[in-house]
Amino acid sequence: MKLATWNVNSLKVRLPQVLDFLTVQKPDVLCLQETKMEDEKFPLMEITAAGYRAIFSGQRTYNGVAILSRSEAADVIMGIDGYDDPQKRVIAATFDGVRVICVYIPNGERVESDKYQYKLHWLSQLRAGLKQELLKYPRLAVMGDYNIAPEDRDVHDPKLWQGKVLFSEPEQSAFKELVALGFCDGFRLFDQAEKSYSWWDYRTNGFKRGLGLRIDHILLSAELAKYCKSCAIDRERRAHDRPSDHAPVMVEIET
DNA sequence: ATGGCCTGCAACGCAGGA
Repeated sequence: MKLATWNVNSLKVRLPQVLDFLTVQKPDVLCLQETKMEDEKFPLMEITAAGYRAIFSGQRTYNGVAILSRSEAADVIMGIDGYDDPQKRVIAATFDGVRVICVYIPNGERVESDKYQYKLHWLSQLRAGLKQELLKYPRLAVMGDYNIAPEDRDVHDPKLWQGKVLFSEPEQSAFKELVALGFCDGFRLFDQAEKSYSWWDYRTNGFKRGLGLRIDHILLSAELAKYCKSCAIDRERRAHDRPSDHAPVMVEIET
């Protein structure tokens, strides 16, 4: 079973690339973030024609998440249970006995910003929600745009990024607390190339210069990690014409 | 270099992303 996640930065703009990704990588499940469209505008026809089903929770202009899948979604939940957040950032469902939670964690803007406080609060709510999900679904993958680079090796220049949003200590602690619920970072189950990143800034020509961060993650419960055969970042996607600023991340699970 | 670019919305510039 192949699971993938991709922050597409507008599904409207990236739809052709998403369809190409489905054709080339043939994931069983693809989590999308930043679809930036209301549910009425979701391109269900095109995705159905590609042989996939879809569940989605979107809004105008900002945020928005979706899960595309080969098989039917069961027990679909939008948002974090018990947390009334108007921003559409979470969608979860079960596919062939594997629980998948697609997350778009807030960016935080700057550590001085109100949005940073919202991010930290949001992370504590997510932690509470995941604790319950893990009890209910031992075979659990939490995947998406975390907007957190967990370690020095996940950032091209840790000194430059020290204390900055995406790389600050409180964010990294929150990430560790999520992992401590009983997950592992799928990417680090395997030997990986140095300077492996999942996001590169449009503005600095970051991709060509190798200036990136690894902020998109797949957390696997112990029951899934046991059967995980690979984890990779599809960095070539970032080299396409009119790319998303994020590259997809994928895992293969033996079922 | 406290910005550089991309997207959506709307309106001829802004907010937000990361």
